[in-house]
Amino acid sequence: MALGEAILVCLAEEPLTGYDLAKSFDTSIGFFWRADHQQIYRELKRLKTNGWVADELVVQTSRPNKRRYSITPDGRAHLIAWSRESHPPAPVKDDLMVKLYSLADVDIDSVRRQIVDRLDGHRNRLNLYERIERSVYRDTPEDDAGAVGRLLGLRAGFAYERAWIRWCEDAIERLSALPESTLTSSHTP
Amino acid sequence: MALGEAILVCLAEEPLTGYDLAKSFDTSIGFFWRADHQQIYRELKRLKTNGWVADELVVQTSRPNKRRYSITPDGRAHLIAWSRESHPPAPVKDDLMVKLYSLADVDIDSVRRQIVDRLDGHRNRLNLYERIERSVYRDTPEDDAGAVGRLLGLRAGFAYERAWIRWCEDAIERLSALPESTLTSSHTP
DNA sequence: GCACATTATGCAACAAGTTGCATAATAGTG
DNA sequence: CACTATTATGCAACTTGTTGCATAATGTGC
Repeated sequence: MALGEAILVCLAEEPLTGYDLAKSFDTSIGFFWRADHQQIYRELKRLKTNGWVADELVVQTSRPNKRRYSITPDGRAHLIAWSRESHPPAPVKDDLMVKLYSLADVDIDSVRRQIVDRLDGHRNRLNLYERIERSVYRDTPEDDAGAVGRLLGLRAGFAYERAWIRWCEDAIERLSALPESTLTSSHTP
Repeated sequence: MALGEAILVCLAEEPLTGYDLAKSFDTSIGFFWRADHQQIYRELKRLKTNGWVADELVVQTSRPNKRRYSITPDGRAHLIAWSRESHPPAPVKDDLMVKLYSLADVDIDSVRRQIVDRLDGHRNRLNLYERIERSVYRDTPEDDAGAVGRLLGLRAGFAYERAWIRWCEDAIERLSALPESTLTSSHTP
């Protein structure tokens, strides 16, 4: 149930609506935990029944009314307790690796192209992170916990993307060196 | 539904029972796709209704009977078709990163300890991969698709673990440099 | 004026993953 | 002889995540 905690983390900074949260989960905290709006609205209700968030209706005339959620003292206490629990990293699940695992039974050329696409995605990601670093974390004070934490998150992103970029480059080369697969030549348009 | 394909990939090599598959998903292919036995038995039934696997009952006297599954021609065709589809990498979900994201509202010392634990895990993983490389992939021929694919999978593991190890080391240092959090000193036993 | 994007919330159905339990035989350990 | 591990399969209940749809008002571009 870490979606709940990811939401609490956002609300610990400032009260937000489900809509606002959905946008956050598309960018900032979304780099570490993805969720769409249905999940978020559903989870907010759970958090409310647990007493970890409170909500207030904000009446609007020109727009649909909103429901703004804020974290409660119980919510903050829960967040701290949760931060003390150890959570093993989520098990890896990667289609592309499964395809590589059975490269002998599969369309190699297509897999190679997919790696090229992935390389592109990783490069874009890295680029984005670099832009964020320049604009937001230029001079992070070394004793501000909040800032250090976010900088470390960003650096994890760097490390992750760079590792994948290097791997993709190597993989593309090695797959290109492979003899034409009969599979590919007979079935591809 | 990539669990199905991961199963087919295993069956493409040799017929296996659900029990055998569960063991594979704990080691070899489990490095890229995790699943427990309940998921596997459930999925095997789906694969059968799709006509992608066939099963036969193996009667045993000293042990419970087993049901051995093998891939059908339709199954192989499906596997190839699936390998041509592009599958975006699964979105990242990492509790630890969420904790870092809100380091100001959380037990810093405990998070630091969790990173130490994670570092340990990554080192063990790397170690395991290195042993596998030495024992299995000493002289991988460059033109054997199956072998190259698996070697690339292993190298992805290397890249991934090494990147995390470096990151953990840096993170531990930076968190240690942070001033003692009041939170930690007042709540930790 | 019409199509489309934005703001804002939500239901319903389904697919996938998790947890706990049940069964049943044998082999090995103390 | 009791306890535990291994082989082998499975149900049921639950939580999470995904997909498609619905509503409803306003602002923007052509």
